[in-house]
Amino acid sequence: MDACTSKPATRRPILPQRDPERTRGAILAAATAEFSAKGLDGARVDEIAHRSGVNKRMIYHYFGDKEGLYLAALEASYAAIRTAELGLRLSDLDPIDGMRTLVRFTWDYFIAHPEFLSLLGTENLHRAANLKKLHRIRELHSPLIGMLSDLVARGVKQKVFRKAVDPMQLYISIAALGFFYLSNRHTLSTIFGQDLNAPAALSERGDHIVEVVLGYLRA
Amino acid sequence: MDACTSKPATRRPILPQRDPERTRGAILAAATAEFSAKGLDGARVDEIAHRSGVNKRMIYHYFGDKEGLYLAALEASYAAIRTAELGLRLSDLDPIDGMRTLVRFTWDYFIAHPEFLSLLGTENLHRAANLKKLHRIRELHSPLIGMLSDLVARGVKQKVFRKAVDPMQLYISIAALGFFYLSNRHTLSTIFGQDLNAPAALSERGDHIVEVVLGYLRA
Amino acid sequence: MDACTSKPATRRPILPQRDPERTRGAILAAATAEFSAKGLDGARVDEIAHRSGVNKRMIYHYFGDKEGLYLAALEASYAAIRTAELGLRLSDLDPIDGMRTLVRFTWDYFIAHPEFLSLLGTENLHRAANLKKLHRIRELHSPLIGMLSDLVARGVKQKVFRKAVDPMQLYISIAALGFFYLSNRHTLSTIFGQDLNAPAALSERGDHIVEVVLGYLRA
Amino acid sequence: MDACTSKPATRRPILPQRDPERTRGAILAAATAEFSAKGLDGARVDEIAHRSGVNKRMIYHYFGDKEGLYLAALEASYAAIRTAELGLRLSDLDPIDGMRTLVRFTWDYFIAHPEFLSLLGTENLHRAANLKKLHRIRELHSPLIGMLSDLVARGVKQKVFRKAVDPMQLYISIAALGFFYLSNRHTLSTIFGQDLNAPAALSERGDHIVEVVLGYLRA
DNA sequence: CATGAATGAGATTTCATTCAT
DNA sequence: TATGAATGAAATCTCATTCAT
Repeated sequence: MDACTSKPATRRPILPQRDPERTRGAILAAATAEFSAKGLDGARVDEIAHRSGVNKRMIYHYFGDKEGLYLAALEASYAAIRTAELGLRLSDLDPIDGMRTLVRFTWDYFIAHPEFLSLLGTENLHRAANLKKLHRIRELHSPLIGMLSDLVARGVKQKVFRKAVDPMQLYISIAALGFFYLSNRHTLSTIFGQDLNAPAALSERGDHIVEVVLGYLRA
Repeated sequence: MDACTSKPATRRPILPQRDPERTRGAILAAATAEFSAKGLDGARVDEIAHRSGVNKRMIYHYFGDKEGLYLAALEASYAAIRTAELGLRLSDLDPIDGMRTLVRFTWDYFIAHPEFLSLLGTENLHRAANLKKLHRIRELHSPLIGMLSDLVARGVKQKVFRKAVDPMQLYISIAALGFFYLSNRHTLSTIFGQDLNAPAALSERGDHIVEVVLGYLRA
Repeated sequence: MDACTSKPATRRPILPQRDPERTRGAILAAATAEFSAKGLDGARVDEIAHRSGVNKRMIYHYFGDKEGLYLAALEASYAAIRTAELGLRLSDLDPIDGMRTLVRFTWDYFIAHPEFLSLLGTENLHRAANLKKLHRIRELHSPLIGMLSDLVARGVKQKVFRKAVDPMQLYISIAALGFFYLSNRHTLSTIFGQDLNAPAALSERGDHIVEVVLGYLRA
Repeated sequence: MDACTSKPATRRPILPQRDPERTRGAILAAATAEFSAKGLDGARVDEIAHRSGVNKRMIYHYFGDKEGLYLAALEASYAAIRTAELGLRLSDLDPIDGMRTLVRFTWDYFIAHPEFLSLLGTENLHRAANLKKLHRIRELHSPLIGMLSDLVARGVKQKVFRKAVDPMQLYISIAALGFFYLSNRHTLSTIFGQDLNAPAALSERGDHIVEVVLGYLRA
């Protein structure tokens, strides 16, 4: 009786929580944190729901299943770094400064985005099984390769860089010098008895990486 | 009587069914493979029991629990590389040859022991939580650091190496250049559309790493 | 529309399948029976799930683990007897009748609630380890102590009770005379070759207990 | 070869450990402690083997299985108290002193043998299922019943005790007043916020029990 | 779109008991 | 008699996913 006569009065608030974009984003952020912290198998769907403040059912609504959610987080992380990389403007710089900028950028990005390193580690543990499912896989190709090619070519022409440098190998090496240090900082710190994560240690490592790359490249 | 007439050489059964050493070893080998393939959370105790051909109960008898087994596998992997490293004899070589040998050794070891890379990745995902529990943690410190110090010092003295090279940073870089390539070969191969795991690709990468290190170090 | 035309009285299903209160209660009832029958270690979570007709998973959802469930059952049993005790009205009765009523109440409650005796036995086997974890432990204190104090004081004043009676000792003795007989009825019956659980035997024991208490107390 | 030529030299020590009586006794003692501390279901065969310093296989050799071992421990505990009870000499004492002696004896025995209380508790949890299997069950009948009958009869004759006292009920009550206090001392201490196990508390309880029994019995 | 109770399959771990030596 | 490694059954607990509302 009362339920029928007083419709508006008993309504819930004007549904502020119905915001699909916001819900999806909250889930993705929580999932990125959880997968990054615990890996694909260690991550808990319940925990992601809890962290995001979203009902568990919504996860399945938006992402299908746990794997789909993981894949979305992985893709978003790749998209983010590619987008950031596209912001690099190296053509105005001389080869050495350009290279230094590129190396620094990569290092700084890795420091700022530990979740990207972790998700990559997880994905490689699974032999890139999930990554291969991505449709727009070509878009994952880094624009840095092209930038590196250009820088190297200019450097060789100006005789400041050595010849016969493979841009892909160089790209991998630049990533490697930062990635390994950061992704393995916990075991390395334990073994060396030093905190490799301290600001001073990170700064020192950044300088070292630049020196290695430029030292190797010098003509 | 019979104990004396039978030949001593044939006394012991060829496959003793009660051989703790053998059982423990079989479990550890299977565990290393399983943890390496699937990580700590993804690994299945049942699968390890099945692979090793021993009763699941024995795993708990010898290693306490899943984590204890993982830790034993991790420790054994560390012990193996440290033992291999100790076999390196670089003092007879000139600094450049010595450095080349050390870099090659590291690269070859990583290729031959993908399980070590994977276990390290898993351990870092867990922020070295398990590694810190190891008692003899100091023994995990690589003898390569000392060898590198010596090589660098000799190279500087002979004016073939640059000055002010931090052996620890160099050690990390040498490891990084190989480790990252190998541990990330699946995602990298997917993105580049090339098989970075092919023998030719591995060979090429090995040469590149040597060049980067020696190129950086040259005076 | 349809919501308004259908009769409100019949809206709610007679047996709602999603009823947390009901589920929790069913688990607790089954757990009390199982723990009471077999002790903490002998009880089986599977059996509790089966008896209560709920999914095993729900037990962990509502009570955390087996121990948490046991603790909840123990606490509920204590709460039940304390609630029942609070219903006793002895102030209108003369000391002797009041004492008789109190003793009878205790005996009758023990007969009606064998699960309480059994849970206490189990808890004592574990040296009250679980009971100590309860937050509201003070609420477990029996109101009977106060009632006994009052009865004894009145009885002494009226010179029908002996002096120097410690209410706590008396409370323990009243409980003991019933508790021991009932909790040990199986071994006692076996040894005496009599069924101490027969109605006549229980009745006789009740009379005996009253006589012991009043006989002891008489001035 | 050497194994055949040098027999005595390679023999094990002159087998001091081959002492069936000793082995059996060690197992029984450890079992009594373990079953008493953890109940039938909570007790661990491994732990008993460890505590007794005897190989696990021996337990099965001597006692058949876990239940057989438990039963042997239970029987031994009963035998011990019956033997102790037989040492009581009350016929020289007047009824009141005899009763006091008997009550004290029971109380003191319970204090000295907590394992007996615990085993009885466990056995009652299992509804005396194991006790019923004992062959010489009649021998478990306490000689105290006869002694009580005699004391009560003498007391009635001397007009110091009340009439119509059932010796079995009295026996149960005497046991109850001590047993319940001791077996439930952990929960009672927790609830009352007092240490009922302290020497002073035990002494006080002993006095109380004597007073209750003699107070009840007085003519 | 949203909730959170409910589920079933499967994970880790435990334990009394037996077997090979 | 004695040893302790080995076993299989069963226990507790977990988790991604679905269902009723």
